[in-house]
Amino acid sequence: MADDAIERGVKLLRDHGLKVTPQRLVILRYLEKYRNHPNADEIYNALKSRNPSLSKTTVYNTLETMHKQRLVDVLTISESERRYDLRRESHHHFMCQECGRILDIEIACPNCHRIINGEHRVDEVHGYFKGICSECLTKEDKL
Amino acid sequence: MADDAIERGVKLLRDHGLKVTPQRLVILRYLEKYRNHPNADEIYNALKSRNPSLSKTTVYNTLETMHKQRLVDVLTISESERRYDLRRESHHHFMCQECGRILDIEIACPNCHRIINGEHRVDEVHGYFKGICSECLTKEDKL
DNA sequence: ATACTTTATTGTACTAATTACAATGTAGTA
DNA sequence: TACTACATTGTAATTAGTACAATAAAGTAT
Repeated sequence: MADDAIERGVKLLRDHGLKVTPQRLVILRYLEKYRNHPNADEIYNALKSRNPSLSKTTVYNTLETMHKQRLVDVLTISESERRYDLRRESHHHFMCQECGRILDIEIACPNCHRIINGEHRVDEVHGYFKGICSECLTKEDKL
Repeated sequence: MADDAIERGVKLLRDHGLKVTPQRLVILRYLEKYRNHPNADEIYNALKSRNPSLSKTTVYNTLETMHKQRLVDVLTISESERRYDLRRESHHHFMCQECGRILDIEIACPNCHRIINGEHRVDEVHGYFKGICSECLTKEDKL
């Protein structure tokens, strides 16, 4: 892992009031490097060979802690599992029902502030599109 | 169950190419009557006393079938379970993290067509807001 | 109305994601 | 260096949802 990635991770954790641990750094690093909206199992499987003592419970705990500190977003776009995303400026997501990939969708909703500043306290905004991605469409002629 | 509700259910099922069964009618009727975005278990528990032979598997099967025929929407707004909604004109949802209720949010996104008519084939659009609803806010002073 | 074919319903057993919990270890601090 | 709070770990439990095979019922043709 590059030194500057570690530095960034340490700062990110400290800035969010979290203790710095190797497990947290390596999970953060995974999210930052791949940005593939993984589920907990994918993260665990990707990391366990280089981090043999890593427990799946730690992956769940860590992601939950980071979510509480608004460091990661929890995506519920998939019906069967949670996907995680390093938090960044608001954006939406598209999930391909064929290949399962989740793609970032850069779209702004000019009406959302009406809800966000409305009668309810809004903590999270999620926009999900589902369908078949362009790659799968050309591959399988599903148009 | 009122006769006209049965009529409506029969028509709705036939129009979507589905066989008419008492189970389907009663599930449809529940969704229409309460519009409370229930999960499968809530539907099952609400119906089983008057429909003792009803199986939870049937509830799951029926909702899945109706979803395929675009008669109901599957909401993944909750992290732990699917919620169901009789399909109607596009709208979004707000889930209160305190009381668990899911409220309808009438909001139009003028930019969505860009995505819907974009490179991917879009079959579903979901907009989810999460936070604390106004009722819970006044009750518990969480502002 | 009756028989027939296809599809729906049911109950049970199973799977997979997530959580509870208790023991052990470690980060940050005094 | 020692202390305290919090993090990590492994195991066991929970829970939503699914697979499957037997039975039943809907819709249609006779």
